[in-house]
Amino acid sequence: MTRTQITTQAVPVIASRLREARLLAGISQKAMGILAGIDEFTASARVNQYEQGKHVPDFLTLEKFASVLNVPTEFFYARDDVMAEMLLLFAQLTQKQKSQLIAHIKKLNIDR
Amino acid sequence: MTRTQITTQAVPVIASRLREARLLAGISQKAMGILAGIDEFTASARVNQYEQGKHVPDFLTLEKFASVLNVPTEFFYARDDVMAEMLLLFAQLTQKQKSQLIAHIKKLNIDR
DNA sequence: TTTTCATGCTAAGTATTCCTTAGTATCGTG
DNA sequence: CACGATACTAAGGAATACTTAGCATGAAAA
Repeated sequence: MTRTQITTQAVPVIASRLREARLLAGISQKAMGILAGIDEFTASARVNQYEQGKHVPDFLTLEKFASVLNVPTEFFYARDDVMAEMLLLFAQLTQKQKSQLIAHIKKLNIDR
Repeated sequence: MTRTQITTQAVPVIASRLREARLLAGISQKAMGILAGIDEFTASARVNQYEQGKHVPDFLTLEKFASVLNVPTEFFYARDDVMAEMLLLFAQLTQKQKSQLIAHIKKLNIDR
């Protein structure tokens, strides 16, 4: 069986996804922190520590970042690039499209 | 010391998703912990604290649980049920199916 | 050029949270 | 009744994050 190789990375997944999404949004580390509700005097240091992989933001904080950056929270935990891309795309769909897509995937699974 | 009471869910997302996936797999809290590499004498207490929402497992630990329970790690962070279902289904697809599905979603986004 | 400011970044100590230990309670079964 | 398995919890020591107080660089204003 083929198993996804779990390797220890120089920069942790959460750190790099966070940076990736922030750069896409085109705002500074400090600005992102403040928009997420972090105190303005600590926002810069904290966000930088997150992006450097020095510390790990808790779930609630990541949910706020997700809201600010307009990405699904799950994106920050996606080690696999294909999964990450799917998450970004799926989040943009309407509720109806999401339901239809799920029905579509179920058919794929059955037919295998 | 007084602390601001944050509107808190009865049971946090990670906690309930973890239990949901474990029950689906049909194993005990202790067994899941041990299979994920936690010391056998602490596995029961730790996993229980996770499922009660008393403590939060770090990302690496959740990746191990995901591997044991055969669900994508992102599932544990999915607050939305539709997203959660999609994650479970998507994880079961072949690489080729995943690519095709992504191409399909991209068309949906364009046509909107 | 010089000053100023935004940005990214870091060390260190305090604050906060988790992990381990040592249990309790309950249920089903031999 | 034991006995084991399971779920669960309090408390303290261990580990990690958050805050403070900065430094370095580059760009833009003066």
